[in-house]
Amino acid sequence: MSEIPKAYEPQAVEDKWYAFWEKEGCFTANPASPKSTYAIVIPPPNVTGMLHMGHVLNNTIQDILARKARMDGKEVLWLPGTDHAGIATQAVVEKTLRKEGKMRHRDDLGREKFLEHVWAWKEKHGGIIIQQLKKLGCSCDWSRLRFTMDPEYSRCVQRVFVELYKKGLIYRGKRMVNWDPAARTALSDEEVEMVETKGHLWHLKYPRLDAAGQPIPDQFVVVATTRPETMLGDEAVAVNPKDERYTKLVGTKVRLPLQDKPIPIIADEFVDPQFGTGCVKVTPAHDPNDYAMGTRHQLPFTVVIGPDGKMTPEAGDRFAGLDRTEARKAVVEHLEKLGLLLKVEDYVHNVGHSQRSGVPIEPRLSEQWFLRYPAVAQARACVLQDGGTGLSSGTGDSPVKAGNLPSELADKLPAGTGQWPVPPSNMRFHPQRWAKVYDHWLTNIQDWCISRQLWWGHRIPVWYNQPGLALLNQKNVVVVELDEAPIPHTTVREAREAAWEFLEARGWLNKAFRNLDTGYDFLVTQSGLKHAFSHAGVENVIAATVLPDLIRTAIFVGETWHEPRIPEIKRVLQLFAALRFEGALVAVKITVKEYQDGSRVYDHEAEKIKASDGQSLGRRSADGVLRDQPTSDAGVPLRQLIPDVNREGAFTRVQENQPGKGWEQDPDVLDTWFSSWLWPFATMGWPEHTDTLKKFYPTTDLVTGPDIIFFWVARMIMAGYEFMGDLPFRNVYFTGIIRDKQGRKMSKSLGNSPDPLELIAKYGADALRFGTMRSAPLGQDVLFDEKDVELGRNFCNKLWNACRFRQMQGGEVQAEIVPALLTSDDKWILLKLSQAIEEITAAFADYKFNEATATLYRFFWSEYCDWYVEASKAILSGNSQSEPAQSGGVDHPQPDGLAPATPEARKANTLAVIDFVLSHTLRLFHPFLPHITEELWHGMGYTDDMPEDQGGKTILFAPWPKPFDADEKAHYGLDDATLTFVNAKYDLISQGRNLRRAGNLPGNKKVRYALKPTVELSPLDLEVIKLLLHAETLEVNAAFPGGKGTPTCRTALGDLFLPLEGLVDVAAETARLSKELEKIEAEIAKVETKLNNPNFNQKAPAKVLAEHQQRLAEWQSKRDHARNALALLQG
RNA sequence: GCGCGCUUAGCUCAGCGGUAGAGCAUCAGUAUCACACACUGGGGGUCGCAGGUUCAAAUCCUGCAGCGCGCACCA
Repeated sequence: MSEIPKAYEPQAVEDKWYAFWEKEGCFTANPASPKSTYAIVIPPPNVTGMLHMGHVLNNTIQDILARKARMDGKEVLWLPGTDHAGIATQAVVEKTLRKEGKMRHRDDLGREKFLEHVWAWKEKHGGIIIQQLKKLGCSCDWSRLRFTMDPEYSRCVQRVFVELYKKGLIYRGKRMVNWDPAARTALSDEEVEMVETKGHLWHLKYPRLDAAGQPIPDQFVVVATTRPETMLGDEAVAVNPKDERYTKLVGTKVRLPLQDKPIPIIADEFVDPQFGTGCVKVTPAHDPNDYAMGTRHQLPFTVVIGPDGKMTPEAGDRFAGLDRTEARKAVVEHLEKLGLLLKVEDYVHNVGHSQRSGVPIEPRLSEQWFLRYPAVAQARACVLQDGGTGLSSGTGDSPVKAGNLPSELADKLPAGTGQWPVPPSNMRFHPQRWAKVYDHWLTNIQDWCISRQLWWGHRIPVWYNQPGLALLNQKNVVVVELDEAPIPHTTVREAREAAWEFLEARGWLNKAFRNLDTGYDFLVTQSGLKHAFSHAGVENVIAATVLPDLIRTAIFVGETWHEPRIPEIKRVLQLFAALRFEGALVAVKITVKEYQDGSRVYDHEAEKIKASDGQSLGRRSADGVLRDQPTSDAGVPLRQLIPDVNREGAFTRVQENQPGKGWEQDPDVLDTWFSSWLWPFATMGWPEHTDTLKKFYPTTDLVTGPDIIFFWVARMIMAGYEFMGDLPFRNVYFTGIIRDKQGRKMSKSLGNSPDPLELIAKYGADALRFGTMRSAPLGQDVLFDEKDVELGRNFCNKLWNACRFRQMQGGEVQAEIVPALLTSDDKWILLKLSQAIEEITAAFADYKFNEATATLYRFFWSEYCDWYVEASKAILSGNSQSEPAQSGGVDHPQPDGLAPATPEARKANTLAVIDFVLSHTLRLFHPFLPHITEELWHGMGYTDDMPEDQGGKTILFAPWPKPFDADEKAHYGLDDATLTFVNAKYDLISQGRNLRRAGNLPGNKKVRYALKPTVELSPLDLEVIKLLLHAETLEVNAAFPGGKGTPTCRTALGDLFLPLEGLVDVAAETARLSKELEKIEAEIAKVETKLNNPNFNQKAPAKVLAEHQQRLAEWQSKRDHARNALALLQG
C-alpha cells in the first residue's frame, strides 16, 4: 500500500477485489469438501427487477452470514437465482408492448408470439439485478445461478404437479375464486389485500308480489348493499328463519327492479337479523356467501359481471358493456328515478383488492386447479413456538409419531417404515414472534388456487382429449359418503385414526393397506358397504375404500375387484373430491381407458343420487378442504349445477411430458409460488441425488421479509417435507421493511426510494452495507436515511486512515508481542479487543447485526482510535524516554512493570500491538465491509504470514478472531486492575480537558497542568496524560497548593489543576463549580436516601451495598474538593 | 372482533431489576504532523399514562391510551 490517499476511494477498490474473488473462484461451493456445511438460498428476485433498498438489506444480511461462515471454516454455498414472477413480468411486458403499439391485447399476438416478446425482455433485462448484486459485494456462487423457468427447473415443477395430482392433492374444480379483472386471472387468497374503504350502504326497495305475481301496492322488502350493481344478478332475498318479522314472507316473491323478474324470499341461517333490515339480497354468482346460499337453495347463478369487470348482456341492455363502477352509478340512478332507493348511508368496510393490480377483487365462479397443502402437520410441528425446546423435538412425543396409531394398524406397516414421518429437526424463526403468525396461518389454510390465466409461467402439465378413442374396459362406479362417519378432526392423522375406529367398531373393516403415496387406504366389508348404501338405495355393493383424510368413501359396483386397485381407487377419490365440494352427493360413471403403452385415462359422468330420506347427505369436512362448501338437497341434475366439471366429455391426462397427438394442453399457467416453493432443492438438482443436494440440503439460514411468510416460507417448508422428507432450512431470519425517514414505505410513486446503485457510486458499497446494517435492528422496520450511508462512508474512511497511520510509522508487520514491554494502554486495548470479539461473536449467534456494528463502531472509533492510537503516540513519537514529564520529585519506578528496553524495542512492541489489533479488526469487519478490509488486509501485509487457505490469499478465508482465554490473559498480563487504572487515567484526561474548556482556552493552545497524584504514575503514564491533555507541561507535585485562580477537579488518580495565573474569570469559575456542587449533592442525596433505608441495608445483596457505599465515598470526596475550590476562589 | 409489535434526549434507536446510553442533529471551540468523511468540550430525558410486586422498576405484573402490522369479517 504505497502512496496512500488521504481519503478512502471505494470505487476502484471494490471493483478490483470483486473481480479478484470471482476470478479465483472464492465463492464456488465444493460438495466434495470435508468441511462442515453452511448453505443459504437467495430469495430469488424478479428476473426483470431492479435492485432496491429491500434487496440491499436482505442480501447484505445473507452476504454477512455467508462471509462469517467462511471465516468460521465452513464450506459455504450461497445459491443465487431469479424468479420469473408471472403476473408482474407479464404485466410489464404487456404494458411496454401496448406503449410501443405492438398490440392492444395479448390476444392480438397470440400465445407464442407474446411469449417470444417476454423471453426477449428477459434476455435484455434479466441479468441486471445479478450485476447489481455483484456491485453490492454479494458472495454468491454464480456458477450455480438458477432461474425458475430453466428447463431443469421447469421439469421439477411439472414433476411435482404430477406427483401431487397422483396423490389426489391437486384437483380441478369450479368455485368462487378471487378474480382480478385487470389482470384477468384468478388469484390465491394470499394475493388479496383487504383495504379499508369508504363506501356507502344503499338501501333498496324491492316491491312485494302477491300470489298471482302482481305487485302489492306500497309493500316493499328493503335490502341493504354495498354493491348495488350486483342487484342485477339477484336471485333471492334471504331472511333468517327465526326472524319473526319475516317468517310470513318466506316463500313469497318480490320483483327484482330493473331486471323486472320475480325472485323468491328464502329463509337461511346465514342471515343476521340484527344487521340492517335483516333482509339480504342474494347474488349467487357474485358473492361467496350468496354463492353458498344459492347452492343451498338451488338458485340460478346469473352472471352479470364478466371476467373483464364489465357488465354482461345478462345485466340487461341498459347496463351491458358498462364497467362495474359505471354500472354502480347507473343502477343507483335508475333506482332513484323509480323511487326504489330508500336511503344511502356512508359506510366504511373492507374490500378485497388485488395485491398485483390494485383493483378491487371480483368474486367469480370459475374452473381452477387447486392444491390441498401437503405435509401441513410436519410444517406446523417443526417450527419452534418458543425459545426453548419447542413443540416437538423429534425425539420426544411427537404428534406425528406412529405410537399414536392403533397397534393393529402399526403392525401392518411394511418393515422399516414403522413410523409416520417425524420431523428430524426443528426450525427457528428470528424474531420468534413470527412463529405464531405462521402457526395461525397453517391451522386455517384453505386449498390453494394454483392456476392463473396468464401465459408467462409454467404451463399446467395437463392435456385433454376428446372421447371416442378405443375403450378397453369400463366400470360403473357409484360414490357415496359414509354419512355417520365422525369427523371432528383437524389433522389427517386424526382423521385416519377416527376412520379406523369407526370402521373397526362396527366390524366393517376388511383390511387396511399401506398406500405409499397417501398413507393408508381402508377396505370396507360387505356389511359396511350395504349399510352405507342403504341410504342411496343401491345394492350389489362389492368393495370400497376410505381415504380418511378426504373422509369419504368410494364404493364400486358392477364388477368384483379381487385385489384393491390403488390407482383406480385414488382416481375415483380425486373425481369425487372434485365433485363433492359442490355439495352434491353424486353417482359417478367412471370410464377407464387403457392404452397400449399401459397408461390409463379416466373420465366420468356424474349425476345426483336421490337420498332415501330426502335429507342432504352432504357433510362438511372438518379438515379444511370442503369446510365451507354448501350441501344441497337432492333432485337437481348435477350437470345443471356444475356445467362443466372437469371439462365435460373430455379425458384428462396429467403427466410431465406432452402425450401423443390429439392432446391439447391446459391453457393456464401455475402460480409463480408453485415454482418458488421448490427453490431450496430444485436449484440443487432435485430429483437427482446430486452431490450438491446431499452436501447442502437442508440449508442453514433463510433471509427474507415477513410479507412472504405465507406465500413462500410456509410453502417451502411444506414442499421440503413433502419432496425431500426434511425441512428446507434451520433458521429463518425475517428482515424488517425498509421505510423512509418519515416511516413511509418506499415506493416509486412517492419517489422516496433511493437508488442503491447511486448510493454505491457516491459512498461505496461497503458504506451502504454498514449504514444499512447499523440501522436495522432484528425484526424491526428500518427507517432509512442517506445519513446512514454517509456514516458508513465516514466509518470506512476512519478505518482507512487508522491503517494509514500505522503505515506511516513504517517498518514490517510486527508479529511478536513481548509481554514484558506492554504498557497499560496496550493491555487496555487488548482487553477491549477481546471484549469486542466476544460481543460481536455473540451478536452473530443471535442474528443481531446492528448490535455487532454498534460494537465495532464503539470499539474501533471510541476505544481504539480515540484513546489507544492517541496514547500510543507517546511511544511512537519517540520522546517518552528522552523527555520525561516535568516531575515534582516523584521518582518513577515502573508501576506497570515495564521492563527496561530501548526506545526502538518499545516502538516495535507498540507496532506489534497495533498490527495485532488491526489484523483482528479487519477480520471482524470483513463480513460487513468486504472490499475495504480486503484492500487493507493486502495493503498492510497481513496476508504474509498466513497459510494460503486461511487468509494468505484473501481475507475471505482468514479465521474468525477468538477472544483471549485465561492463559493468554495471564501471558500478556491482562487483568481487571489494569482496566480500572487505564479507565481512571482516561477519566482524568477527560476531566482535564473539561477544565481547559471551562477556562475558555482553545484546544490548540498549549497550557500548563499540575497534578497532585494519589497513586504512583510511571513516566509513560504521565507522558500520555500530558500528550492527551495537549499540555505544555505537566507538573507532578504531591504538595501542589492550588490557588485562587486555579480551576481544579478531583479524579481517582489525584487532583488536577489548571494554573492560569490570574487569567481565570472568577465569576464564571464560581458558577461552574457551584453548578457542579449542586449536581454532586443531588447524587449524594440519592445514594444516602437509599443507604439510610434499613430495608435496603437488610435485603440488598452485599455487593450492591458495597457499590453504593463506595459511590457515596467518591461523591463525598468530590464534594469536599469542589467546596474547597469554591472557598479558595472566593477567599 | 382476534392476535402481534411499538411508545426512552429534537430525530432514529439500544438498554429489559441495582448511578439513564449511542449515533445523528444542536451549541461552543480547533486547520495539531492518520482522518475536517476529523478532533475537543457542552447542553438536552420526571424512560406513553395509572395502579401493583420489590429494599430497589425504564426494566417484572395488571389495566388504559396512542401509533403500526397481521388475520378474520354481516349484506
